[in-house]
Amino acid sequence: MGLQLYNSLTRRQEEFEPLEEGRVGMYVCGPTVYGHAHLGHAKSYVSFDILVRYLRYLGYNVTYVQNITDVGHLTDDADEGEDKIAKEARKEKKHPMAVAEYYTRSYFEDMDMLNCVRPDISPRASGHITEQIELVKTLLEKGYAYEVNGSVYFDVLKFKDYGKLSGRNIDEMIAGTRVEVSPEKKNPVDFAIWKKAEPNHIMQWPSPWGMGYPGWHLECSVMSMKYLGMTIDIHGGGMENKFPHHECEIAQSEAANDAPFVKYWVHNNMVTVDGQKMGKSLNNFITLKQAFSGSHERLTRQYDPLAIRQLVLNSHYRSPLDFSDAALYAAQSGFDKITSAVIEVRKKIKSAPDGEVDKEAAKMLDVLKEKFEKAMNDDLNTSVALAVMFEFVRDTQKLLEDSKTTKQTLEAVDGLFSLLGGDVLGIVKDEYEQTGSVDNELMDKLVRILIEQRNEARKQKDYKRADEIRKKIDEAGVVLEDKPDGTSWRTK
RNA sequence: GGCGGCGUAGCCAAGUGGCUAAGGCGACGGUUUGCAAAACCGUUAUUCCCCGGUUCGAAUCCGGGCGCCGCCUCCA
Repeated sequence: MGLQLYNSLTRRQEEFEPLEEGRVGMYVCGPTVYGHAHLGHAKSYVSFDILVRYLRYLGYNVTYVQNITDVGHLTDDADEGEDKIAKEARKEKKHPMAVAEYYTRSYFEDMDMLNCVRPDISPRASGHITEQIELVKTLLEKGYAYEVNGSVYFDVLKFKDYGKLSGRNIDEMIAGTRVEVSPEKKNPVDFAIWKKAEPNHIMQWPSPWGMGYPGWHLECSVMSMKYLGMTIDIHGGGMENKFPHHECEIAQSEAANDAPFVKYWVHNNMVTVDGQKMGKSLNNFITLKQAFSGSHERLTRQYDPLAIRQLVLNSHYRSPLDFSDAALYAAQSGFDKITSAVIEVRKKIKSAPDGEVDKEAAKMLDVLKEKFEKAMNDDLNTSVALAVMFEFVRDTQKLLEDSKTTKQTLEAVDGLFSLLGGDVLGIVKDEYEQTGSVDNELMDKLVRILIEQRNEARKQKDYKRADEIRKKIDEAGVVLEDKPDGTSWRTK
């Protein structure tokens, strides 16, 4: 049994079968770059990162496209609001493209910290204006759109499948309309695909309908089509975007192409902070940079970016995740537990005796791998996959305690940690400071001098002095651990 | 008001018809230690929000209630 994925379109878990054998085209709605990335982004993009990593683990050749929205995303009512980036630019007194560039870099920095693999293609909406204009033209030609006073709207009533993703009914939506409706629209549910720009609007481009800018939903249709084709395997995004964003994408794309837009829709759930929706007004809005540094009043300490990643993996991507200091703390402890086991294995490889890979250990690794894959195949059940990792850690500790464990066995253990914990889950690193990078040799030498002094004191039963040395080293951020085979150290 | 999701131990969280209800954190007890730390072992839900029903059997299915959350308007 291969990977089973929950498809929001069919509301069922389905066997994943790509359109073309061995190849997967995946598009994920990227950020609108008008502010620093926050905990919500972490959950979303770590979740899709896991999907990409696991598909690659299974041997698929994945093309991962994630856009950067740098124009067209309006601040409020579907079509009357201001462009988010333009608004931020005015506030910061910068050019909108400077704002977009700044936060794009910030976004990539944060995602790198979370160990998310970079998308293969990160297209910018503003770099695809011509393609967007072409799509608007096509929709006008095919009668799915109409122009009014320099703006172009999609005529929702013409697209009979509208509502199939979000389970909405057009008539009910029209009846339930409560926001002020633009008088330009034929119908309240119609949405803008091209907006006329006022003369003072900085972000605007010439089009057959005059100066203007694209509607938000358009970019994803255009860029996914351009880089992945008319029909793609997977489209990912946050649940809150099912409607209207993804519904509109489907309408535009399928109306223009007469082909299905997406085979599998994958939606991840939302984040709350201390049980409440995260919002700037609630004082619980935490950016990733704040979480990494611990500089937020809701946080008692700083957290390792990978501990945040681990917290995301601790629950299912389709379940809501509540970030709290307690939850982060627990994730950090669990992350440390896995990390230190991996470090111990890598350290011990250097001194372990040569020999064959132990048969029982090899079998244990096979069983763990099988359990892990079974969990991941079940709609990416990372919670269970993590439980397998903890089982793996426990088994590993037993091997570490046994002095007969061979170098080759430990290498096999390390190999599986790197594969499952590293390649797939992204919580095990390739390198750790403690395992002997060049920079660290000096540090190691210095700490060893202190350890010698302390052990000298211990030998003479001068425990007061020994504890004093240990305390001072601890204050400097280094923890000493006395073990049967000597004293080792690690950074806090 | 409409649509959707959720309610499992002190906390986080799997499990969705049947062996002893995963795992993590925390707490407590033990082994180890000069003391610690780390590691290991053990304990920590007779019960899955409540009330009914279906069934030989339900945390899991159905009905009702209560509570929380999301979307419906920008959001990952």
